[in-house]
Amino acid sequence: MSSALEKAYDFIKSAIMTGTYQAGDRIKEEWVAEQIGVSRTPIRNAMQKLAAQGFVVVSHHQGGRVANWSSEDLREITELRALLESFGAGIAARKISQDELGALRDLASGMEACARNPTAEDFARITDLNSQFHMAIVEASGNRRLAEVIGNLAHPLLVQRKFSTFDEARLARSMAHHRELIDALAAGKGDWASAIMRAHILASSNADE
Amino acid sequence: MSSALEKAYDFIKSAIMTGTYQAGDRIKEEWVAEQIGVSRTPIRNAMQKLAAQGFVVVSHHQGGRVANWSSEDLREITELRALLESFGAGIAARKISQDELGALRDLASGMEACARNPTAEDFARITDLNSQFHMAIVEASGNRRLAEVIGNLAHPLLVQRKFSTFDEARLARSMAHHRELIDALAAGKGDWASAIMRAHILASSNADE
DNA sequence: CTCTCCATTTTTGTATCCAATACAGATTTA
DNA sequence: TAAATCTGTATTGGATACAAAAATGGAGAG
Repeated sequence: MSSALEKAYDFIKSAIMTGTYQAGDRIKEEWVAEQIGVSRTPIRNAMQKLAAQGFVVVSHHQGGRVANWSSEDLREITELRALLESFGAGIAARKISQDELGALRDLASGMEACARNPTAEDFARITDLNSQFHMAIVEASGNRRLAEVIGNLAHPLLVQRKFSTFDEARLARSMAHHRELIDALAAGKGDWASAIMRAHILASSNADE
Repeated sequence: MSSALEKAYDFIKSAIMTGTYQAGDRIKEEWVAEQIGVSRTPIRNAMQKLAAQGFVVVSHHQGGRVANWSSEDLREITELRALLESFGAGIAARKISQDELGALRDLASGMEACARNPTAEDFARITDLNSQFHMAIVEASGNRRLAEVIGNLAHPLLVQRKFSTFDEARLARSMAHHRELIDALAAGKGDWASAIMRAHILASSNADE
């Protein structure tokens, strides 16, 4: 039983993530309302939620637009993710369970399978698995608020769908980072996990300079 | 020209911050609507915004309640603030202007004046100046998103109004930290600023163990 | 052909209305 | 008397209606 607000929230967020809505696009309430078969009211509530999280900006009498991140914004976000996720990885190394490690290994395998001869669909799947991978590590840290803050930070890789611009070498390096992260976590080495996570995030954002 | 939504948002947030609403209190839409003279609609939008930022929790058909932070939550938040604010202070040391330093000195002086023989009002004023002081440093880092993330993290000192529980020695130490922070920033020493900021935040949260 | 201004159309912001749900107090039953 | 259920009321969630602001498009002037 999901409320109209939840439906609206999920719909808009996923439309932004998948690129149905491009950065800067205006989000017309009526259109969204028709798509999911509810009135404008829950759409507007969802929009406020998304605005508070930075995914859309709403200005008075101009409604909501998909946030249009400048390269400066993306740099800031990347830096914050590097800070927060490496912090989380460091804690996770001391706490992670065998089950959680197993889940990470499965996710890594899944990404590797997609990365062999990637089609457009494979890239989408990698993007999805990758964000699951990152969130799993943060959650293993046990700091729920950290997970929340990171979850609410727009993910440049998601927003820009950058994986598809990765060449073979970059993709391979990214996959190697995942495995190294798992090893560091399994070994309980917080410093190592923290460092490789930081490198992983900074490396993946290196394309647009 | 502030919209009804903005009025509602500010009203509720400040009611939480100042303690008009205690943690766990139910926030009745109708009541807020009457207070500021608008209908329930903008109240509900504001509530979603506040929910996304973690200040209130809304559950289906039970409306909004002021978030009830557990001591675990407050520990998590403190840890995050220590991480984020020390990061910000480190960057700020390399960028801060003379004007911004002057503003910090004024805020420090203001707090010191209040701290001499503090009444209840003085404590409230210290709380206010203190959060201005912290935000000024974050803003001096130039990372707008960092400022946003920190601004949306509930401030345990604000929520619990902890300053009033500080004894003279703790208050004096806190004031000394502020001066040391200013010196570190003025000297352009990022590491120093970062370290003293971290100590400052962790010291101020040490009461409730 | 382009620019500007005004009328029209869209779209948003807020209020109000109705339906769905939760909570509390009363009533019944064991 | 205590527990369970029922019923009434309060409150939220969502839909609709209407007003106000902004976008749009076209006519006319340069």
